Amino acid sequence: MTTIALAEKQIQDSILAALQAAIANGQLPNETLPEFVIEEPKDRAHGDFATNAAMLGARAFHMPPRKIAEILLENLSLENTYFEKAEVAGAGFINFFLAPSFYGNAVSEILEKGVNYGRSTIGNGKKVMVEFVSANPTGPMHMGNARGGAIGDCLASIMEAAGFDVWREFYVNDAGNQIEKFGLSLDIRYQQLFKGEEAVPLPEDSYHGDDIIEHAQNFAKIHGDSYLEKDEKTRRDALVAYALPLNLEKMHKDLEKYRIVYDQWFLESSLHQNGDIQEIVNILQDKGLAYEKDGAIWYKNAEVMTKKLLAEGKSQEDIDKLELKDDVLIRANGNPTYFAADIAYHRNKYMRGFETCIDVWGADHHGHVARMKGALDSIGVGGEHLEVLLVQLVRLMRNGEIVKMSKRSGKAIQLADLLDEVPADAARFFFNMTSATNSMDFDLGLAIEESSQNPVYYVQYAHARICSIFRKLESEGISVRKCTKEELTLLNSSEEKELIRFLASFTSEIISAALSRDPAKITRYSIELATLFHKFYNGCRVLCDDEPLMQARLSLCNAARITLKNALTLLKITVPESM
RNA sequence: GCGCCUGUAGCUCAGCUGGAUAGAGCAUCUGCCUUCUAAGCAGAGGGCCAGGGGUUCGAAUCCCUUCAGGCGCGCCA
Repeated sequence: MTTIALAEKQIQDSILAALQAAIANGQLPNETLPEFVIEEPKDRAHGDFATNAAMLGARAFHMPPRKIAEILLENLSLENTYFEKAEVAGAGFINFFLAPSFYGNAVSEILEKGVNYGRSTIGNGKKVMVEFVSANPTGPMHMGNARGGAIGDCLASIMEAAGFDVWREFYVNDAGNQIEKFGLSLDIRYQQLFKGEEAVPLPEDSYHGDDIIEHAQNFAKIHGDSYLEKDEKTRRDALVAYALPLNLEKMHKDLEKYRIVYDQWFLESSLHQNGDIQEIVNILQDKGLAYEKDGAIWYKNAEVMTKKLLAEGKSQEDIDKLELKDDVLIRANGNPTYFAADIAYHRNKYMRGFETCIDVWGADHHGHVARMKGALDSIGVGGEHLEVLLVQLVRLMRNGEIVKMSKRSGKAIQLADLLDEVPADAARFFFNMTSATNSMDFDLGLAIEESSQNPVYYVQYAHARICSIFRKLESEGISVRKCTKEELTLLNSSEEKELIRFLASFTSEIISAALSRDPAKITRYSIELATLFHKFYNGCRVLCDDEPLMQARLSLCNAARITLKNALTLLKITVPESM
């Protein structure tokens, strides 16, 4: 248990003990107290921790909150705790004040745990898959992929730190409709090279990006016009066989530059080949949840969802408003839909032993979530194993104007372009500053021009500053030594205490970020930690004549350095020792 | 029309399992380097927490409703 978790437990236990004592001596009626919270007051004058226990007891005990608080306080014992004082304040808060021993222990804990500080076992080794980016291999990755990538990758790291057994996966849509469209687009561009654009027009709904033209040109360099005579299918297959691996290779490289490495790139085509998709159709048909119409095989989404929503307590009237529709599994032309493949894929994940599958999707896919979960329920996998983290869209701004993001326009800013202009550190940090639920503007001009003002530098600077102190020390021949508990109690200025208090909350912050699936919490944590260190740095001189105090402060610096490094490492952001 | 997300300082965003005077960064102004990195710190100004109801001892936070913006409602993915 971390120092801070122990402190909170001490409050919890002492309040409950006080309650029992008060009931025993007749000061309070024998009623149960609702679950109360222990929180950190904004104003330090209100203590280091506060609880609203007395206020929540008002109703149960039929007494004014302040009176209850006073009775609890009377019966409260702080012996053998990290607290030296408690008092009643405001409407009935009970405020707790930390004793010096807390600060010393918190620093010692960090120094002892080192690179492992912040890690916990709350996840209990549960197998979790985070599937993210999974961009179509038919073209370059865009800004949405960049954001999803940063969020998914950091979430994975954070969950690992919280004790989950995490697997990173990229789902490659290397089969189905979009690949056919890819082949068609390449084919048209290829033919245009020899016949002219007017002779062979590119259909509206095909891929219009420059990358398609480039592929066609490079293919033509190798094969000339020899494929013009071949039949359409042979030509398209050859073009796809040429271009797809190149696209995938580029994705690998771009993502690696972005510091994302997957445990597995899962090919959609494997689900087509091994019969998994057909099995999904069979299962649904066996359960009477699939039927044939207009030559296609349909899934009874409306029926499944209606049942589910009725069970959740929705009214038939509200459900009618949703205008639920059934979905095609196998098209009239015999090709499975993305939906069918996706059901098969998620069943596959579950069968590989992943109890929790977190999918990072663009918010434009949100309409897919409910029916996906419903379908998983239908085939007995259980939709509750799937969690979808919807990442709201990124609006790319250049010179105050919105840049349309379209993979097919040929004008979209690609992940690769972004990384040419913005360092990976800044991009990863920036995308993880805003929670996924919020849409965000990425001002390209600002990110490039003022990259030195990016908050990531502020955090890195704090780390470099600490390292500088240790370098200075070394040059003066002073060696760092371990401090005694008594020496660490010298860290008693407000700057020191605030810094330690915040350092101590790192583990619980990681847990909170992991459980709420919100990596942005760690980014913000690192910024605040940097702020508190800078304040300490300005308020407390480390190198001084008071040897024990200097050593205690060095211990604190080291604890801050460790925590900053661990936080930035979780985000896969470089941790410079000098700047 | 229906669904999801969002609306907090001039701008970008925290805070949202209800708690004490609503926070930070950027921008604007004022101070602080003969001592550990000024890529820093201290201070000032700036807010009907989109509007209106409700629940509560207490609401930015929960419920209802209106308004505004984004996204989605395909034999696309």
